Amino acid sequence: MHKYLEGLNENQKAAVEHIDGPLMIVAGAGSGKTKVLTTRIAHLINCGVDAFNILALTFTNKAAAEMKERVEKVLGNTEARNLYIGTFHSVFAKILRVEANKIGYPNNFTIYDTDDAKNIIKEIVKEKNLDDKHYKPSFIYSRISAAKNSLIGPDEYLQDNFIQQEDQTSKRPLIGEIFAIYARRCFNNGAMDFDDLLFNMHKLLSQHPDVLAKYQHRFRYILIDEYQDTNAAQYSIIKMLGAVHENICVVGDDAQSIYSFRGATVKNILQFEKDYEDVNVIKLEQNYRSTQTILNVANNVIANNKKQIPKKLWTQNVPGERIVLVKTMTDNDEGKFVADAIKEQQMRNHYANRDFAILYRTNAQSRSFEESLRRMNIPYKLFGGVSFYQRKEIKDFLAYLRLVVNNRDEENLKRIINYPARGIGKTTLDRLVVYAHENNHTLWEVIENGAGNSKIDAFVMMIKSFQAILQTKNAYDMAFAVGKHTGLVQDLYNDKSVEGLARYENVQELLNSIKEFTETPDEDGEITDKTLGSYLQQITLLTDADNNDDENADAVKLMTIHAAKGLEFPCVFSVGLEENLFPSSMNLYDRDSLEEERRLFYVSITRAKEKLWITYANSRYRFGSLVQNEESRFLQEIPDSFIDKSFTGLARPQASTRSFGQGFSSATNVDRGSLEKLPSLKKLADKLAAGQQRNASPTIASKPGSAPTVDPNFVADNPNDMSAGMKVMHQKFGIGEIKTIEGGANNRMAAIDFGDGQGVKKIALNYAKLKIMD
DNA sequence: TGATGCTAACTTTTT
DNA sequence: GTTAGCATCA
Repeated sequence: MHKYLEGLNENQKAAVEHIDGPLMIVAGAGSGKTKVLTTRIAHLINCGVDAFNILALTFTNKAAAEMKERVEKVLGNTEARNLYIGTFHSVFAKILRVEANKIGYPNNFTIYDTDDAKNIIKEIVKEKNLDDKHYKPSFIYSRISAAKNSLIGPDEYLQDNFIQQEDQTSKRPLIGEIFAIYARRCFNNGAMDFDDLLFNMHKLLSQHPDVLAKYQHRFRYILIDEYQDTNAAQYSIIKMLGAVHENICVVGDDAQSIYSFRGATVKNILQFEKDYEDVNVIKLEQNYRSTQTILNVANNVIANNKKQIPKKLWTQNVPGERIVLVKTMTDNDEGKFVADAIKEQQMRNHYANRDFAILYRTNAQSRSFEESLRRMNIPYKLFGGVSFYQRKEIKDFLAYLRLVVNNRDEENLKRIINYPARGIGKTTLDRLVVYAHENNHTLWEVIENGAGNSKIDAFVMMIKSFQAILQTKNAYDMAFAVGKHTGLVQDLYNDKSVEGLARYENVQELLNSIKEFTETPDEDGEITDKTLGSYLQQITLLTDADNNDDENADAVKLMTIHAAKGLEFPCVFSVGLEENLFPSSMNLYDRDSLEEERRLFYVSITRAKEKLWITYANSRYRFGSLVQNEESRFLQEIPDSFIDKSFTGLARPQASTRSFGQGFSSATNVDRGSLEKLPSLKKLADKLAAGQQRNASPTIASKPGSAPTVDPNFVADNPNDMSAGMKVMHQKFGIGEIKTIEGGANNRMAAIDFGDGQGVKKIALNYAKLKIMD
């Protein structure tokens, strides 16, 4: 017997040893799904299947990387490098890059992210003189996206009576027309959005039997992770690819289906058995992750959903502690409570920072937790939120790179033709765009053929000079040249404001990441391609979740529940359990959406291994004003016997009657209670916290796709202790000497000489984080 | 033409 | 509380 089979239970082993024919693995939360999947791949290879013939599709690049790594570990050799593992989008993008010409696209097609797509839609809405308050770009985008994910193109959209009826009802009858224009414009730009990667992959395979046959032959064994999250387009593509060999193995858990808003349909997993003859179904029901109590809570909650594959999750783990349910007055109190509880657990049970995760429904909720953690000097890492790649300076830079690779791309051309400012006005540009569209040319063709404008000619010359070296230079050399010769880097460098500095650093960071890309050996085995085109293709498909740089850094993790899927943590705070927030107010009105919210809650509960806290606030800021919310209906689905009520004295049923302030501050943190009694001190603390946040914000996500981990060793000193002549350290500027201090008590400005080209900077003492060096 | 400052609109969730 | 878009001013 192979050694890797030893640690498996009966069902896991059965799943691993199944080789040919369709297989569905229903894997409950924490049941060792990834282990089974990776061991199965290793087993296939050991049984003589060529790694080149195995395709594994995941939803995040991170999951793909982890899988590859783990297979490699089991095998003990590098054969895993030859596997074709990736996300749906990245694998299809790679294939489309090879086959693009067959469906009329250039090989170097641009990939538009959601922002790009919405901007184009916005333009179209404007051009058609429609009201963009009514024809909201985000709404239209979601309609188009949903259509494409159901394999409905513009023509079908316009001809579909039901869809047209829907648009009539919502008083937006022109969406179909906008869809058609949008699709044509993307095509003319040589660009695909995320949905096009699926839609066009499907198109490619259905229109070109030879191509289909080629990949059917190539991918003799197909494995799909998170099958419950696949949409109709993905389903169709998988079905086509697997039609010959039918060696399809899907893994999923209907209870964890949380992406229906993206077109995913649980139907795919519920119907898998009907799609193929002789489907082998294996259920993994033993949970190895959580305590019995946590699992009981999860089971009780999910039992309220009607549509389910029957299964019974059980565990041999210890019963564990009851879960803690806490109500606080405000969202800020919720933040404080969590930070206090983390500190307390660290003192009492010696947990590390990395053992904690705070999971919320929406990204906007992160703020109060960031503040409280920062105030208590607990290092944290924020996942998600505004992505690094969405920042203006990054998009500008990438726009140049994209244009160089694909000059048909009108959107990116328009973005940077006058940035940095080179005197090409809006009027001129608009005229050229109209001319181009009317004469069926790309914008580039028009400006390339002499617009009779010396500024434009100079711009064209510059872009052409980049294109001339495109084939001989790698991505980093190209990016460096672009940054230098466009004046982009210099432009940002000249801006000495705090924001300007952050932008400059972000661009440097981008350059670093491109350098890293060119220097990292490609594990793909397929394409060893360090060109700019190759870089751009993967960069758009990268997400924040994929950044594993400092994933193991000792920091508390903050993320949405969606982002937490597939992860586990010793201690979990599931926060914001309030009606209208969780479940979200947008999903209260039909059973399916509500059940999805419940599955989301289920996912958050089942992330916890040892301890679980569930919190909610009586009132919180939303849209800048205070709103009151009832406790989430999901809380009533947790039997009292699993809840620790002694903890704050605030748990049900007294929740609404007892005042919050006393309960929690005495139960969790005495120091803070006394701090609050001194108004002046508290004010100072608040001010400091606010100032630190303002100071920290420009550096958020200074690394690709990530927010900063607060340096735990850097403790700012009280600014009142500082005076002229002192040496101080600034986290970014380094060590400097205070020359003068001006201004009154709350507004003291220090002139600090940091030397070495950075010179004297004026810094507001109340906001800056400075450490006294003497 | 470009920069600055104010208002309004906004928040699900992600490849 | 934040950000994008618009209006106003230099």
